[in-house]
Amino acid sequence: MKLTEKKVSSILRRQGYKLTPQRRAVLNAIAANKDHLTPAEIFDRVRREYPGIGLVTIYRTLDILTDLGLICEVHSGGHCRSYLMRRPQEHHHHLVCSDCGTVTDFTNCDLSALEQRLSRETGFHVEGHLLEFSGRCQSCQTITP
Amino acid sequence: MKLTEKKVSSILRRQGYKLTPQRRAVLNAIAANKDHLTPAEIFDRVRREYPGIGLVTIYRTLDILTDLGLICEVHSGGHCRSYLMRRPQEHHHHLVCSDCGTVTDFTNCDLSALEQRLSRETGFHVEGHLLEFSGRCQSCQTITP
DNA sequence: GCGTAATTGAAAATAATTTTCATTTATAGT
DNA sequence: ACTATAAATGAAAATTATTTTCAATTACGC
Ligand SMILES: [Mn+2]
Ligand SMILES: [Mn+2]
Ligand SMILES: [Zn+2]
Ligand SMILES: [Zn+2]
Repeated sequence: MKLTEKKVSSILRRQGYKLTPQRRAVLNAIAANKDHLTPAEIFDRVRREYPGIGLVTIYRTLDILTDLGLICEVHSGGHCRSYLMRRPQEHHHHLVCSDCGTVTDFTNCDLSALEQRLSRETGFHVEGHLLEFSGRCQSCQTITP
Repeated sequence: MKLTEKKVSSILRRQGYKLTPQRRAVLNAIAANKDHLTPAEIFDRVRREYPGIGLVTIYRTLDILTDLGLICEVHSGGHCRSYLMRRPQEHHHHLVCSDCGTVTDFTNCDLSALEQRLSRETGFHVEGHLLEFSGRCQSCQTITP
């Protein structure tokens, strides 16, 4: 079940948020990219079709979308606050291209065996995990192998 | 092979860096903690025994220690710039306690089967990964189960 | 259309990080 | 021990990132 900009809009409304043109523009900017964008990058892009938008609105919108779990965060490559549209609704992780920034999702991380081993060995009660792969996407490999 | 503050000092020297009291103090502060510390937290701690140190020296020292791979970075829990002494020299990952911040290391992440599956399925050429587990450490479980 | 609570953006405030530069210092060579 | 010197330091300013405040505007249920 892909999460389009349209669906996100209706979710926003359902959650009691107003659907403003600013929010729609932020969603558009994020949805239009297959790579992750920082708040500043989102600001620059949204600005083009919506000059006059405030950076503060970008931050506020990102907070809401994050709270609702509608966008994903990427950490790889030193970027610690960069976002993209959440595509699979299930639990999933990301492959981040270090050349072009493209993010590919995957499900079935299947870390439970590892988690069990760690619980046994360390006494830790594992509750969650952060997993990202970095490398080069297929098309970037084609360009310069 | 544990990496003590003393060993790190000699590594620094070997790499051509001077061993200043400021750097030793930063190393001490990081080595004395089993949990991860932000630059500001390190600043506060170092200050106690070394008042007059500049925050800028903390940042510079952290950059050097990171470049040399002598400290580890922790991402879990929204913290994106917090550090701790690198303990295992081999490739390893972290279990981060969400209660007390204690970091437990583990080796043998054994993600190669998963990486192969992803290469096959997505065409991605995986080069590295970011993996962290979050949860509660043994002693925090004892306190409030 | 109206009323109203939510949203917006300018501006200021705060926090985080980097740059600049004159002064100090660690240390290699004597 | 004494120097020479390149590296390191810290104050201050500059830059960048983020949050707060608040008066004006706006989406949307009625
Ligand atoms: Mn995602
Ligand atoms: Mn580590
Ligand atoms: Zn790519
Ligand atoms: Zn704990």
